[in-house]
Amino acid sequence: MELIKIYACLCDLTRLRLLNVLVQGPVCVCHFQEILQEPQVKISKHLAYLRQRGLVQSERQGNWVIYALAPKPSRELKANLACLQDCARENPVFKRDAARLKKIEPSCAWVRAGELEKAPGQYRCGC
Amino acid sequence: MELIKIYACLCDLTRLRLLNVLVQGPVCVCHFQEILQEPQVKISKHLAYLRQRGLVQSERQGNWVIYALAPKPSRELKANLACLQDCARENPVFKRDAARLKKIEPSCAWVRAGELEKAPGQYRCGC
DNA sequence: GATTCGTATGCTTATTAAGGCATACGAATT
DNA sequence: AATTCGTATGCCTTAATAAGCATACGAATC
Repeated sequence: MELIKIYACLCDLTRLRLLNVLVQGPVCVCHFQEILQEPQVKISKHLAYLRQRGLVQSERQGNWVIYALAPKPSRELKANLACLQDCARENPVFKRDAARLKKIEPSCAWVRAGELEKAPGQYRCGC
Repeated sequence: MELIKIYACLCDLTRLRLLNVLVQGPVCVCHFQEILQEPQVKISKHLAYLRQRGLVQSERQGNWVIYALAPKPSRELKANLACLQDCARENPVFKRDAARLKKIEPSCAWVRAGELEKAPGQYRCGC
């Protein structure tokens, strides 16, 4: 059932943090490393978990892979993501992530806009 | 974290059904058997799972054990139970459970009111 | 006191998942 | 062509979980 799948995705802290960031917009893997302060393998695997279950999709831009929430989310998913945002609002962990996201927001916006493709080699990740 | 615990409780269909019934009011184990049409062990174990994590509490009345949602739920739990109810509304499985609950509602109300203690032996479960 | 009733728990098996290490991969750079 | 960069995946170990069977439990009945 759709609901079970959703809750299974939500019952891990790393995935919760990933989703809570993605709600703000697409983000590439290396930025996730900076935001969550977690090793690449961990992040990559949890993103794969979410992708396999259709909550998330990925798109390659050169060396970077950009993840975004899947378009056309089900009613259940929409409701639960909204609920998560509401719950996460006052939580220290999520607030810290949000702060780090804000700090690197310029690069993220740049990546999202596809500037990476237009200006290859001009941007170093630094993770 | 509170949220993770909640989602862990929600990512199993049996527990989802139990909770979705409990939102309507306290119910005893044997009635759960009738409503969910699942074996006693399964139900009992999942209720124990929920109890150990504080989502649910139990009270004995003679041979019967009556389960209820824990009082004073956290903000997160309240939000998620509301979300679940919303999502479950149109789902066949939950609708079927709700129908069965309604059918045996009189006995449930009777048990809840503590009539069992006042009139021991007057009621047979029949599961 | 023995039995019945409704419920809980110990045991086993199978499945799933998390984390980390090493390594493979595709794309870009040199 | 070789290297570097960012990312993905295979393998391993460990832990958590679900399900069912058998059985234990407390309370009530006979």
